[in-house]
Amino acid sequence: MLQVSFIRENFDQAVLGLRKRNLNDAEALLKQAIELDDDRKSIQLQRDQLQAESNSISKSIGQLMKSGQIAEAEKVKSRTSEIKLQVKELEVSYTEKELQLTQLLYTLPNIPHESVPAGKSADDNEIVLSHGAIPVLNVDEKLAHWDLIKKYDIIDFELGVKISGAGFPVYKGKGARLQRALINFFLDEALQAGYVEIQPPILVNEDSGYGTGQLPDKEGQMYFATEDNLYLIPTAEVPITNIYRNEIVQEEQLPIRNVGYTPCFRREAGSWGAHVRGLNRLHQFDKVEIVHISHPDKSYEALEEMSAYVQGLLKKLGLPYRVLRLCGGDMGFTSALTYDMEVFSAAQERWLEVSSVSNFEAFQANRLKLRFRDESKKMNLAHTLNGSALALPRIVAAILENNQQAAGIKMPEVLVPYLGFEWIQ
RNA sequence: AGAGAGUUGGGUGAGUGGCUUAAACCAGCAGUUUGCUAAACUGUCGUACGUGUCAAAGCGUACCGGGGGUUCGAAUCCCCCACUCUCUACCA
Repeated sequence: MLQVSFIRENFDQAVLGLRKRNLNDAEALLKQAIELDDDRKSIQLQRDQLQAESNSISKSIGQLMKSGQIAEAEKVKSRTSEIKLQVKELEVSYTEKELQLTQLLYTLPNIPHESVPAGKSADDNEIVLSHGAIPVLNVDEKLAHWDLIKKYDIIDFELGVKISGAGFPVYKGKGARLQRALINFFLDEALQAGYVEIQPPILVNEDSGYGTGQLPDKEGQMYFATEDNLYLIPTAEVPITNIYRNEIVQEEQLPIRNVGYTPCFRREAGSWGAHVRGLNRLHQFDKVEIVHISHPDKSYEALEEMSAYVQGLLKKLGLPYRVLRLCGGDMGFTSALTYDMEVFSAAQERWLEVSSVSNFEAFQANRLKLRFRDESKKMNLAHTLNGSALALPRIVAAILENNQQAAGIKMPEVLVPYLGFEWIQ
């Protein structure tokens, strides 16, 4: 959520930023926010003054009662009941303005960083760099991963349908072991890089949904346990970032760097189509997530560090990848700058998004009320960042497709100690 | 799930309608003293919003788990909800 003070002080920048997100009436919306805030302030001023008067009258009534001047006390009571009515009215309009303002602010996305390219869709994303050669497959007939998993009987979608439904695969044998190996590999790498491991709950309450921006409006994308009012997490970002909701952290604690593995649950309502076969899109999948809580001056350094870290993982797995800087039209609602990492999957002959690393600046922290006190004892919002490191299914798809040979599928070297085998045959 | 007891500042914890401007202690911060450390002493020490200002100080309002109510006045009385602890039941 944007801060009104930020909008006031950086009005032109905010307008330009939101236009980059193709929000054409940005100027009018931002002006409206300032107006609502002005109204709120002037109502608060009236209300506070009346309440101050009422407080002092109450105090004097207490004293009159004590000294036995009951009749005097009764007299002044009438004034307080007058004030009470007025305060009640002002209270109602204050709450109304505040609500309108909050609802307006909830609809405004984050201001993109200046380096974010203009654009409408994924076609306008900027390719920052590419790494690794497109693999040439040494097989008679290259198979997509959905055929490979059948051939080697390592992932069973039909079985998942029987137990749960479409999009809930069952991993079997070496397929299951590959999942476990990847999770452990990713966690160990993060620990070596200095992250603190977190194992969070995978059901979260409503407040947490608001804290990271899944709520309001995106409730349709989360599974919801109605009996207990809990949401199944779509990503570990939600519980891990919400650890710091309503917290004042010490400046010297920054940066906070957490990593966590969780299953992720996404309803993906209505988003099934030709490009989402096999592992490309699932209702349940596994992901290791990294989260940074950063000093505002250091958050872009942190973003670069996270991007480099994720690229390191892809290099170790031997997967060709490219890094995209998302354009204004393709970037997530809460993000100021997002890098997507895509790996090339050689049988589908497509780039698959396997990680998304974002700096949210103070946008989430404002909702979370995540603050720190600086040297001059002033309260500031921290910056939050997160990134996948990594999401498993498409990594598995790429490993299977890119490493297929006549003899079977050769596992990446770095995974062998975790797997206990070299080939899926 | 049933019964009972609770939830007060960073921590412990007092406070049953106006003497609370939330006591006291601990921790923290600043200072004094001191060969150093420690101790002692003095002061300071919540958050949000508003107001004020170059910035601040100051001032106002709200906040004692959350929401609502009674009252001129609520941490205190009433209602609803959440959570914690104890016992019982159940369970890995």
